[in-house]
Amino acid sequence: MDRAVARSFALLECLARAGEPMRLADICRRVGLQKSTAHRILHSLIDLGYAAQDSAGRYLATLRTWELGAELAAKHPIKRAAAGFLLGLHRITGETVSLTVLSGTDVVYLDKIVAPRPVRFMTRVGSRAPAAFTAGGKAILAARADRADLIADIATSHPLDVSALQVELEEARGRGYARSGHSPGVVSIGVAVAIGDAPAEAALSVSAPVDRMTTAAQEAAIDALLETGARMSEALSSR
Amino acid sequence: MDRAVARSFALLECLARAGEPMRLADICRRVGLQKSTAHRILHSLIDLGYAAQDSAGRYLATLRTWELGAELAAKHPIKRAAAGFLLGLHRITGETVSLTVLSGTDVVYLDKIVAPRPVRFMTRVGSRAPAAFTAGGKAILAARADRADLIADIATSHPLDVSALQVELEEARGRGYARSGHSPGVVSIGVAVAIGDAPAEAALSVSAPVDRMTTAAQEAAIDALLETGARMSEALSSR
DNA sequence: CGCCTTGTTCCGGCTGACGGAACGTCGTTC
DNA sequence: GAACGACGTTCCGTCAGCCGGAACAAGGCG
Repeated sequence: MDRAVARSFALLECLARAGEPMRLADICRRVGLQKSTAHRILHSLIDLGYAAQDSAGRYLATLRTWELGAELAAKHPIKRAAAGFLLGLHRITGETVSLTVLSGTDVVYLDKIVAPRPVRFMTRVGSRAPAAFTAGGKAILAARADRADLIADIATSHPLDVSALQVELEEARGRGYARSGHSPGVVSIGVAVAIGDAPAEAALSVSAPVDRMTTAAQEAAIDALLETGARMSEALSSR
Repeated sequence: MDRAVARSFALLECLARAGEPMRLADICRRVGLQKSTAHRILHSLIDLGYAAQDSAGRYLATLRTWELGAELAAKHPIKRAAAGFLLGLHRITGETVSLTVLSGTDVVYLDKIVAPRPVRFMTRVGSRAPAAFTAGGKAILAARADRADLIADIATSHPLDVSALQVELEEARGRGYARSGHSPGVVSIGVAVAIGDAPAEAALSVSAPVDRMTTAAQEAAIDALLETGARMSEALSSR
């Protein structure tokens, strides 16, 4: 593997994760590079528009990575296909709705429409969460009985009761949707979306504070999810 | 500038912009690299998690760039500070609200809350637009009388009437907000947000279909924008 | 079957990346 | 204010590793 390439991305990730301007010496300590090497690569990143220096000479990541990533995500076929369904789901339920895709044993939040109410969820578009801990992730896992290896992988990296998870997935498979109450005070319900007969890779979910989620509201959300999920799967398959 | 670094980002940008799996030969033609060179760097990107190959061996960008960019944006001080104000603005107006920051002569959409109505705007979070063509951008420009060079730069890259723009900016400066009607059927109103006595770099804006934007609705939106912008500027300055 | 294109691997040549060292500057301490 | 230390930047000799032409394997098409 090209060393300079690996180092340049290590530097970019270092800056992006820091979230604040960093000094060269600190960067060197963090990524384990010589001053001159880090300096040279950082200035390459600056020339390319991915990094910048503030007035004090400290280095920081520009929004270029964000722009590129947003363009990439916007072209993601699942995100494109889901946009209309996600909006419809939000209009029906009035709550926060999310689109997640499977990535290894995690789900990545690809899109989200937040409820216009003063409740803040911790999940962020572009973030990762273990699939077994989210409604959308469980919906996908339930639809992927073929991937027993996923469950095994999850068990090795997260402390959870595998048999309980499998019971839960079995229930979800029967009902057509999965629930999650891993975040205190928040209830989430998710359904998997399949593309044709290909294995499900994405999920739609609705999340709301538990005190707004009455039984009636939950049933309405489930109905909306099941119908929207089915319509979206159908739309995706017919292409 | 490190050649391998520049090439790796050229390849990543190529894949991200393509939006679909690309064949090696096409990639080589696009970025002007030898097969073996592109092959080696692409596999470096795969090892780093930024690219992947589909079952046909074609190359595509993974969501890694999106994740990194989203993390970067989430840590952006202006975005963090604006989140609550943006939500409040959305709750008051019920329309689509955006947060933009100045980047050269463009604005970049940093955050957005869409109205739960069947209207689709073309702007996308993470996208760029000429500052002179957006309400938020004009609000920022109006607040930046110090940067006459910006107007000059804009004039060279976009066909517009500079004197008309300056009149418009002058009006906006007097009113405290800027308008835009560059997208047919959509009216946008924006206010600049300043951090202390530092020059304004960000703007809040409200956008809605023209037929929903009655005079009364516009005045309500303007009031909400002016107050929210002032409160946010104050909150940012007191730190 | 033969031709063309493509993806991948290999390897010799040499360029450009590497990092130690030196220099200038800033902030801190005594 | 002087000495010190830490930092950012520049320089340059060395050589690792990048480069790319060429060869090989695998399809795809006529």
